[in-house]
Amino acid sequence: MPELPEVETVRRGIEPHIIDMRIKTLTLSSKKLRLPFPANMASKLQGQTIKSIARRGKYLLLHLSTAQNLIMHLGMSGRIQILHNTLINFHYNQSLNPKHNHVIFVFINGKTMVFNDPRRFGMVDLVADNDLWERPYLKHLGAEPLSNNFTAPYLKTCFKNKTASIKSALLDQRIIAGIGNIYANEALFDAYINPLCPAGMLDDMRIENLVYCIRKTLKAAIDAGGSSLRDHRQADGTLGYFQHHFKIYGRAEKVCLNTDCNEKICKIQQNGQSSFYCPQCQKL
DNA sequence: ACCAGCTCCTGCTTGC
DNA sequence: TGCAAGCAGGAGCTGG
Repeated sequence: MPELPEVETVRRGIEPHIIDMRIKTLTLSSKKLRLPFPANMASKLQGQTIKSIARRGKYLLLHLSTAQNLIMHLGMSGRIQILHNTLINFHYNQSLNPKHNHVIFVFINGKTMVFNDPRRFGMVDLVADNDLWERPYLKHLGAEPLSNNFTAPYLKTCFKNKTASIKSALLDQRIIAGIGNIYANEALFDAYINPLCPAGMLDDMRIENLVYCIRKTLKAAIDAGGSSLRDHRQADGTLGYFQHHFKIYGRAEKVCLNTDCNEKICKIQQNGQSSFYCPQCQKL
């Protein structure tokens, strides 16, 4: 599922193809994503040039020539692909089912960018510059985990008196922007913290180490090109490969990978999501 | 205010 | 073989 590293991988993958590109036509599907498409989006985007592409949490922000921003969220199963020759690639590319194409950008140079999302948990929005950070889904986002704002004192303040589990706290986008279920599991394993541990119970040393482990986990995933687990592919259509490096996610009943630990990995449900942990290594 | 649980959605896997 | 149930989860919403 696209989390911060996958979204960053997509951002880097599509950036060289779309910067300074003018949109010739934009086609929208009739199906609604998590939010309906903004009114007249196709006509508003036609003729605009993409000036830059940024990321905030799991959101992609495309800055347009007319002080507007196209915002995209990949949800659970969203993909973005650049197709150099529309007809040929559509025909031979088995990975994208065209019936789940929701936004098709055709640029003046003939290149095509497709937003495809079978489960339709994704989202597309169009916002003027002066309204951008007032959008509720952006306004309340917490620290970027790879920025200088993400520090142990910051996390300590967020976790103060929190009775909710550390696992659900890591998934709270108002605290940290961009972590999803997979990397929450991986970071907690790396930090030797049990996902059931109440966030407010962590002492300074463990929080310090957790900050380090979150950064390390996310950076490693970005370096590996993002995971391609189930639905994710890089922008050029090639598979990422970080899924081979999961130390804990999806390893229920398998032996813990830590040296000298022979314990079996446990799988539990927390807030409707699967958590994996080693009961020996990860302390409450 | 805070927290857990439900909901949306489709495709893959599992079980009978 | 075929069908149905189960599972996957990001984020917004609801109810305790």
